[in-house]
Amino acid sequence: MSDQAVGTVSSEQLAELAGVNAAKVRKDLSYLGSYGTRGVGYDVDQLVREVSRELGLTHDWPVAILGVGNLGRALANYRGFRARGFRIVALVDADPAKVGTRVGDLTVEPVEALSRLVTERGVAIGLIATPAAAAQAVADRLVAVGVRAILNFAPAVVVVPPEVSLRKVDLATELSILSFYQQQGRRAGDGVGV
Amino acid sequence: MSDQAVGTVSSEQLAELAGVNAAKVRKDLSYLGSYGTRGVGYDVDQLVREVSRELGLTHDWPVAILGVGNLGRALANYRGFRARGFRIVALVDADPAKVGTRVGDLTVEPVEALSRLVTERGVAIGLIATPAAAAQAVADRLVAVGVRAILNFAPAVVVVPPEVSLRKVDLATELSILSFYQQQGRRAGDGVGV
DNA sequence: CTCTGTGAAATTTTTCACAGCG
DNA sequence: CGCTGTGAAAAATTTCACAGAG
Repeated sequence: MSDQAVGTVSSEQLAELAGVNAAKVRKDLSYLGSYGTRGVGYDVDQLVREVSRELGLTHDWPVAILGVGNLGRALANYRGFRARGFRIVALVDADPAKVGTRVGDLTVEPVEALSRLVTERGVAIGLIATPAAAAQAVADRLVAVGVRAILNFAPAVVVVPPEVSLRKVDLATELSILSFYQQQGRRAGDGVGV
Repeated sequence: MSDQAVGTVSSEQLAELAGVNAAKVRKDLSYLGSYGTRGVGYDVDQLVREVSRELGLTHDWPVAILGVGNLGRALANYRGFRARGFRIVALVDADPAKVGTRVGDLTVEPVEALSRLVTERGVAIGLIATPAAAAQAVADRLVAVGVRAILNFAPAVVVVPPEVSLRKVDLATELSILSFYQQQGRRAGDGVGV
């Protein structure tokens, strides 16, 4: 909406886009403060600013990608990250044949370089895009060198100490949810919001 | 666990792996029926069977991938799908330069072929891996040719009729959640389950 | 008038706690 | 005994409904 120069938006409109109740939108947004105007709605640009502030998107987060297979490359080339302040600053792979190759304007580095890369480039988030078998070992290494936020794309359960944030994107699970609703004849709700 | 020949598992163990309360595991599993043995736990293989049945994973679901960029290729090569009964049966791209190229053992087809592919190959689920700008048009085409389950990876809001199941995987949102917890000094919970 | 912000009510989810089966 | 299955209680989330700001 901001790109399309929409000035204001109502909770009703946002609710429709998100597939939820308008009261929920208002209640949720009220936690940011009172940024709406009664009888008018919310100022789009202000809302983007306030939400960005709350989510910690006002500054850049350096990101490292572990595992430079198809998925790792897809993540490295994903344009959506940059737009939200996530900057890919390092690519790491265990395969010596991949080390030294270039993806975009980054060179693939060996696993041994991880500690140095994290320090030098201030890596705050690690994306695990390795095969399942390697995921836990890679997570352990990330934790060991001080990375405290991990997004795991590998289809494996990974355990980390309580002070580390860990999320998992499981592509097969997403499809399973769809198949569940297909079979039920019901309709799957929204996935991960916008 | 099944691969590792674990015979039975308790709700307590499952709860720890999933990061939830044991009572929740038991209550959730109870919706499948009474498959646990008191004093012992759940039979791993039986549990896998019952959950698969409930989720509709006992038969194959033919899947089409729309958009054969890095992400599309990563999805096409993703091994986790096959293991859960999702078979990639068609690759479609709007770029004439990509049409005719091969990815794995599939040939990239033009968008015009979609209707025929869906019919001939029984496509039940469509994965949108196009740029954001193309996502809605591709979704419209999928709906028009009768696909009733869509997983959208493009960073765009897509609207479909109520009878169609739509889920969205938003990679930047996942990172945003991590950054939120980083900033809060709190810890992000689990993401999409195992 | 319109649309927000929010107490209060309704609903859903989660946890407790324990009877009872193997 | 140990662990499931499940009513009942507690907690969290969602919705209603409306006062009141612009």
